[in-house]
Amino acid sequence: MSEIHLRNLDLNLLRVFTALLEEQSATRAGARLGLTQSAVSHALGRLRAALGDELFVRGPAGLQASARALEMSQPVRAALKLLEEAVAPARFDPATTERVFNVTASAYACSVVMPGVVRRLLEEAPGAKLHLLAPTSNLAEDLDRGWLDMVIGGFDHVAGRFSHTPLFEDTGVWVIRAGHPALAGPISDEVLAKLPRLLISSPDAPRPDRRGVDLQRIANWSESYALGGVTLREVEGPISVPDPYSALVMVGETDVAALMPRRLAMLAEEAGRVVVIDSTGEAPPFTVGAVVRSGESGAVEWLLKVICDVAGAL
Amino acid sequence: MSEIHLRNLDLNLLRVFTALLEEQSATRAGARLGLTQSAVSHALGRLRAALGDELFVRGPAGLQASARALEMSQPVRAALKLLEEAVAPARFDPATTERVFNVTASAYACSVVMPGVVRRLLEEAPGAKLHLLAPTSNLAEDLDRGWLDMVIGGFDHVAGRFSHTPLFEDTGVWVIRAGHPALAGPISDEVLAKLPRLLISSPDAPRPDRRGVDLQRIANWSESYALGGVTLREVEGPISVPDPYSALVMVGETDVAALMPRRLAMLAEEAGRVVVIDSTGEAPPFTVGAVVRSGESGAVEWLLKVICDVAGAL
DNA sequence: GCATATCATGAGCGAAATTCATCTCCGTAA
DNA sequence: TTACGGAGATGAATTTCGCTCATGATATGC
Repeated sequence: MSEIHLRNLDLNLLRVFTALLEEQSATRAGARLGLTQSAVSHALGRLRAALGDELFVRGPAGLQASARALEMSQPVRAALKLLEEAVAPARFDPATTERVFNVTASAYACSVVMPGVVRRLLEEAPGAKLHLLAPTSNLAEDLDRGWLDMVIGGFDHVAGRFSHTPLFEDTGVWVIRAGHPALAGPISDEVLAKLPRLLISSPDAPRPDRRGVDLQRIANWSESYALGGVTLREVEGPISVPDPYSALVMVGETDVAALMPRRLAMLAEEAGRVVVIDSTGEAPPFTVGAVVRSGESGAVEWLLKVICDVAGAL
Repeated sequence: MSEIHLRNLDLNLLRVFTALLEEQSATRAGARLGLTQSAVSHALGRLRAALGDELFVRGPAGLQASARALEMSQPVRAALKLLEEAVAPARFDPATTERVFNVTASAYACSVVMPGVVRRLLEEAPGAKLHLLAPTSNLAEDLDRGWLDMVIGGFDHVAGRFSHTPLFEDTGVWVIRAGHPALAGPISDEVLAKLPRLLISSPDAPRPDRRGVDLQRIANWSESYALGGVTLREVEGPISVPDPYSALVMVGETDVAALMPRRLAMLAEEAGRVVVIDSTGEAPPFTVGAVVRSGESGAVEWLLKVICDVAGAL
């Protein structure tokens, strides 16, 4: 029976409830709310009927809260406070926010900029939460519906209702394992061209049929890279893996050469086991940017600024 | 202008708001809420007027949330969820609760039972908060109004609307500093009786004029202790301090002997610097108990059980 | 035991929310 | 381009719901 009442409960009654908790008097609670004592009493009556509890009983010191009422008081108070703040045009304050940020970033973008972002967040917004999510198949809708606050990556096309902020540029470089036989001599494009090659496939590459898409990730930027006069697109069946970590393991364990963004390669080189090769061939740069809803302000605007700062210092 | 609207805002509109966020359609939101499309539209209109924002704009995929609406969505959702849970007869679950417990305990009770309680709490109710508060002057009212959940201490009288649970018994013992000259020989009551004495005064001792009090702490239990045939009450001007820590410092630094509860003395002895003396004189025991509102169930009942467990193992 | 203060209750009224019907806007397809 | 269909906005009528006023009930204090 109580289950039914919950949905239909007049939430405004809870405001009367908190006033009664604090004033311990229908008369004073009414005065605070701009109502008469009678109105408060009726409201209390409705609340009693809805919850099946006396909630307040007359006592020497006024209306005494029942056990059930006290049980409710903490969460009800907290909830109403939340609502008041939510409805107010709330100036965003990083120091006190408990906002949850939902951001999609590829493993690449994640590795490169996020450590710095997390460091800033822990310092300036200790209460904030950052959920990093793997790219989904329809980022535009996820942004529209508020499930995502930001998408970081390389984009070919961004619809007008989103705003795109460039973060940094990068190019592709080749990586082979430390101790690779080819390292015995100088590495020319010709030598590289003879190695078995591996590339990291974009997650949504195999779907070129989406026309008029709102948010289009850069499709296989690596394909335009040339080696010995032949672009990768034209190479038959290169090995491909879906993410950089698989790629690094593969490169570390075998003699394949992998093409990957320079900054990612540098991180891997620092960790050992692989060597970055400064290709002499053409290396068209691509831009990594952040996409948010247009007109975003407050929390997301702040996060964007933080990410820009961090990316700018790369 | 918006300030005025906040107080008078119909909270039920926020329920429509969340339905719209999730359904992106006035028709579907209405169906979920048991309303017609028109009713939802009107409600949305009222909300728009109150908040001064479009909140939702018509788009290809239905009603798209505005930046402001998305900004509000997190806290509003969280608040409504809190309310639903608060109003439900919520079975208390230690593992998930975020309940704040407000407990008053003397430094003595605090030192003796609370370490064990905190250990249990961290393990079984990691989300709970425990606020330990120094005794106030009107514990009964604080309990009545829900500002306090429990009072731990020794009580002479407890009003019927509260329930008292005995936790453990204790007696007083004498404590002197390690290296005290009196330790050279055997310690008899006669030797003790000659030492300058210090006692810990109850915080509300000097107010015997409260008649018909609802919750009466044990007043100066130490006064009934006798040494060499003379009770402490009759001794002229013994040194007194308001709390056990001051007492221990005093005992450690000077040659005074202090009377304090045995368990407290044992803790101090373990920490060094002081020695407990097993008095041969009369040592009337007193009972430490926990007082809560009668009819308490759920969270407080659970906490009481935990404290009983811990006290039982002392 | 009476006086006072305060909450509960009932009837009537008024405002506000719902409904119904209609209009408007946008996207799609012919 | 036009016609159609779906979905939200709008307006007016109606009903519902909550407020006020007046009164009754109850406990407290002198």
